[in-house]
Order: sequence, then structure tokens, then C-alpha cells
Amino acid sequence: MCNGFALFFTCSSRDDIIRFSQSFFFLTFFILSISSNTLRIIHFRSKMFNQVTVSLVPSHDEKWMLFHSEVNEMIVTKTGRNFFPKLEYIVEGLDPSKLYAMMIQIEPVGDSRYKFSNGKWAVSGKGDVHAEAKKAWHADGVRSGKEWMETTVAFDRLKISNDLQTRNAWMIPLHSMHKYVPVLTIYEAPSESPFVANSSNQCVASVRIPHTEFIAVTAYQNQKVTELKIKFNDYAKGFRKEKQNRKRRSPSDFDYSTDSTESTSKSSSPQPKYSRASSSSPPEFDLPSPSQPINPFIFSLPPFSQMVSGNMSSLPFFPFGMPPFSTTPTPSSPKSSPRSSSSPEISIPSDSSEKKLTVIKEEPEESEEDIDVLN
DNA sequence: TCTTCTCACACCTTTGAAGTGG
DNA sequence: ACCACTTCAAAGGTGTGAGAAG
Repeated sequence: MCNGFALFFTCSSRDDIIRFSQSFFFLTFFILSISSNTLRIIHFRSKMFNQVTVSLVPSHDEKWMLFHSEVNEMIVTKTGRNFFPKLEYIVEGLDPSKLYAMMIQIEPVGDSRYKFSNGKWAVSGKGDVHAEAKKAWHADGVRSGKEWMETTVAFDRLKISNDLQTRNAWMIPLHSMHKYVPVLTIYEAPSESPFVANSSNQCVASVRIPHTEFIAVTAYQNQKVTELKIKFNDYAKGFRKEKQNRKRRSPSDFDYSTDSTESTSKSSSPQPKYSRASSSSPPEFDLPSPSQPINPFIFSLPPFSQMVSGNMSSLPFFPFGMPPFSTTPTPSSPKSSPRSSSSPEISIPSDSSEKKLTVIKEEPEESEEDIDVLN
């Protein structure tokens, strides 16, 4: 499984040690060279240099940043809840003629359990034991790089649940009061579906964006997060301040004779949707489990939070003539979702600027099991 | 007593079928 | 008959808050 940060490295000679040092410098360099809006993944092959970039759709990215500044929370229920903000990516740098499949996992961050007390989140002890993160494949299955790059990559159908026994392919079971981060993995596929992750498929990139971290909860703990959800999620419009004269009524409060109010107000016509590779697009596909490990990781690095201590200005010199990355925000992609005219303005606190993690993936490790049968 | 979870609820958007008019 | 547009109802998503569970 492409889990975390990995380098293909075996240390058996002095040359190897030098190679490791070079790799380390390289890693350090581009970890610190991430643009503020785009997560870049550099994937080295033996003969060719590929640069795959993955970013969130700007309108969602802004929201993720905002929620992250308050420590994001996601409600989990037995029946499953959607992500908000949405997980919708822009992928660039794929080979247009090659075939790819996309998969997302929600991986635990650390092994702690959290509690919300005195207005903030704190570790409350050792976390529950996590099963291996469930893999949710994008419903579009195998598509060409050109097709993936033409549209955004959305996982609309994905739901998170606290039902650990769920067999629903789109339901990701999570432990409440634990911290998680979504990880997008891109596989190169040799042929059309059904896609099977095996030794003939390469893990092109595996991306975790630090500010998409969240804590799974069964009820919101931080009032500020609740307010942000209500402010930005149209489905929660009913809870917005200007309408907050609503009150929960006990059964005895019902007055069936006069209960007319505004319930007759209906929505305007449905908004046209922009083109995207949505996970909700039919038909569903049925992917078998990855059958074979592709390559074991030889070396793994600690979590991002432990690696980045905070000062981006002290970039180390990169010794290999590494092409410089732009550190300016990527201009909004034309394929990004249009902002709804009714969407509230987003202002991100200045201290919320997040350093993003770049993840190098070499050959991934795949487990035998995984992937529930798609319903 | 405290924390966490569950469920029914009101209120909202989205979706698609049915109706209408050119 | 066809097409474009509007209307309507059902489905589904949201946070709330009372009560249950541990």
C-alpha cells in the first residue's frame, strides 16, 4: 500500500549512503518548495522525469483551509455522511495517452484519541486500533490521462460512517474522536477496466494534503466549525442566522391547524453542473481487490507534522540542478467549479497558511484484501 | 456526573417527471 | 410530434437537541 512517505533505498555501500544523502536533500528541497495552492508530486523514473501535480479545486481548497484553521470536524453516522468541504481534485501532468485509475483512502493521523475540552482539541489517550484504510476507487474506473485532466476528480459518493462493519463500497468506516486525512492515489493501468492493482500497475502518485485533516465526530464539538458548516453548506441554510427563529418543537408543540409557515417555498431551478469526473457518475464498476504487493517500502519517513517545523524561508540548497517550482499560487483552473453566486465570501485567517506536503511515491505496496464488493 | 452516540425533526437543495406553450 | 421551459413532489442532505448508553 502506498502508505505515507517512502523512498526506495537500500543501504549496503558507501555509494548507497551518498545516494541516500542526495535523496534526503532532494526530499527536503521539494517539501519546502510547495506552492501555496498546489501540491506537487515529483515522481522519478529511471529514465524519465514526470511531474504530476495534484491540487484541490480552488473554491473547495479555500474552504478546507478555513476549516483547518479551526481544526476541521466531520460528522460520522451509521448511514454515512458526505464530506464538506468536498474532496475534488485537479490533476495535471499525467501522460495523456496512458491509462490511470484513482483511489482514495482516509488514513488515520497518529494513533491518538482526541477530546474537545476548554474550547480546543487535545489528545485524550491512545486511539482505537484501526483496520487498514478502506480503498474507494473512483467510479469512472480506468480513463486516459487526458480524460482525467480534462475534468476535476470528485469523490461525491464517498461517505464516512462510524459503522465499522459497513460493506457499502462508498462508505468509509472511521472511529469517532480520531484524526484522519484523505489520501488520493493515482495508478497507471495497463489496460481498460476492470482495474486490478498488481505488479503491472504503477502507483504514479499518492497525495495527502495536510489541511484536509479532520477529526471524525458524531456531533460537532467546536461551535466555530458548526458555524462555518452552516455558513458554507447550502444544505444547512436553514440554520443560518437570519433564519434562526426556528425552534425545535416537542410533539406537544405541534399545531396542525396553523402549521403553514414557509414550507411552501421551493427552490429555484436546479443549477447546471459543470463537467467533472464525479464519483457519482454511472455506471458503477466492480473492482477486485489488489492482488499482489507491487514493491515494499524500504524506508519510511515520519508524519508531516513532525517533519515540517515551520520555517519555509530557509530553503536548503539543492545540489542536483533540480528545476525550480513555482511558489506562486496556481491560477484558478478553468475546469474549477464556478462559485455559486450565493456563496458567502471566504476570508482565511492569516495564520492559517498551511504548508503542504509533497509525497514521493515509488512502487507501492498493495495488500491482498481490501475493497468491499461494490453494491 | 460526564462524555459520546442515536434518532426524529425542521428546513433546505437537488432531481426528475409531468405539465404547458410555441 | 418535437422542443424548451416551468412547476411540483419526492428524495436526500444539513445541523439540532433531547434522551439513551456507557
